Amino acid sequence: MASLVLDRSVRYGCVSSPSKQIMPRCREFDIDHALDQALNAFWLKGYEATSMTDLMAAMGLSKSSFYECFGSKREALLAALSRYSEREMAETRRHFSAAEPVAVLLAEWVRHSIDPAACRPSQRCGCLIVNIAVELAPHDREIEDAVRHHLDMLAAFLAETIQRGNADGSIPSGFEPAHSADMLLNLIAGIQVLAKGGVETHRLAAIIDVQLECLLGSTH
Amino acid sequence: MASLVLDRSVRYGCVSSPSKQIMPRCREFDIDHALDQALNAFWLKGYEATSMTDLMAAMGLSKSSFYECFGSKREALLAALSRYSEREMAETRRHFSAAEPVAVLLAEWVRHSIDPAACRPSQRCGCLIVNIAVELAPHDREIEDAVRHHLDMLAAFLAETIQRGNADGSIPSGFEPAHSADMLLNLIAGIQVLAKGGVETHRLAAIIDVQLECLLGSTH
DNA sequence: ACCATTTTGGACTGTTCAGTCCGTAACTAC
DNA sequence: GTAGTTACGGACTGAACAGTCCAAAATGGT
Repeated sequence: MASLVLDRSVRYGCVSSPSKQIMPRCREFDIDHALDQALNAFWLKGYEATSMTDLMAAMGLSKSSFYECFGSKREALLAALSRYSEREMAETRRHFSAAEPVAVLLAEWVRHSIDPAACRPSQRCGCLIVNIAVELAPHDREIEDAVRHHLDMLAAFLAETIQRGNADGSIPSGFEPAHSADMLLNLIAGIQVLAKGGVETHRLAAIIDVQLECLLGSTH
Repeated sequence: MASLVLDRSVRYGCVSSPSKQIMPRCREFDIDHALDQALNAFWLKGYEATSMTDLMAAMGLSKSSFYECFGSKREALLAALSRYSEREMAETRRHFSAAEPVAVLLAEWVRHSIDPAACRPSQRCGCLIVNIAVELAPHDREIEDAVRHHLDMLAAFLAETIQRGNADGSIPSGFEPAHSADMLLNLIAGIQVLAKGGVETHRLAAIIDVQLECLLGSTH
């Protein structure tokens, strides 16, 4: 009975095998789904505070499956960071592909970061990249690289987006797009910290409003 | 010989005793100094990653002395946060008591946060309050309260300071002082995160320049 | 059916964790 | 000196930690 249930989630089969390799027994879990659960666990409690027990429970794996598939707690975090970054970038690109003025999309995007309804996996957990950057980036080179890679991708995309906004006339071209992009990055990062520190949402909203007014001109 | 050395640092004596209480054997360490060392340890590595072994080594105390004096690791952190907050507020008040235009002092104060020479206890460790806010505030009410208390004190002082700047003519009064104060808080918090994430100093400096231009008018 | 191979559950490892406890040292009052 | 009290060093605790290992189960190829 248990095997019937588990069999439904079999995936990946021989995907990562070197050509002719077969897969005598199929993996009983979905790697991406397990990684999402690991990601949520790290997101909720941070790296150090998430024990292997927490992680295995969240992912629904036994120790042997976890170590076979992910190698170590730290490597699982690196994989989770990578997946998070891809998810966030895809979602961001999707958002900005709508056919509205870029300034409007930008304001929506920034305000989304303090929308309590949009908080996943739970309230008050902020942004995984920010959390991990603060906890681990100064002490682990590979993690710092992962964080910086995400920040660079996001900054580059935002700069590009702001240029589009300059072109469509919705964003005044008073600042270098790269500077404005960094400002937005900084705005979001700061907001995550202040939110964790218990600063009230209306104050965070006011910070966003003033900042957007500085960067985009009139109110949006 | 050992006692001679230790005796030099004897302090606090009967300070916290209830009136007629005597202190048969004096404490051999300075509580404030020990707390500063604990503060540095938490600042460098975060809460979870700092073991009692690290803490005792940093503070130069044995286990019994530590627990007798501070109660627990968590209480030591709360005491360290309180001390950090007092130190920072005192230093900030001192800085802004100089007889220069407030806008100039403000620009200096903000830029100080990315001055590598001013990094204590070490490079890349940012701000203790920010670090702890991200790591623990969402999971510990008392720590959240300590973080919020510091942020509120700082925001109130900055708002007051900006009003002084409006009065002395160095800061245009385009924004609510409270809003500008929150913007500055957010600026500093964001910078700490981006710095941890490996964003280059010249980009952080540019973020600060643009933000100050928005809030203070011309370049400072 | 049987073999070769992979995944799985969970027992097991040695280490490190925060925190307790107690015998001894240090000190004041008398 | 002696009594009474506090501080200290370090041995000790039980729990939790990340990670290893292996027998049993599952599967495809033959």
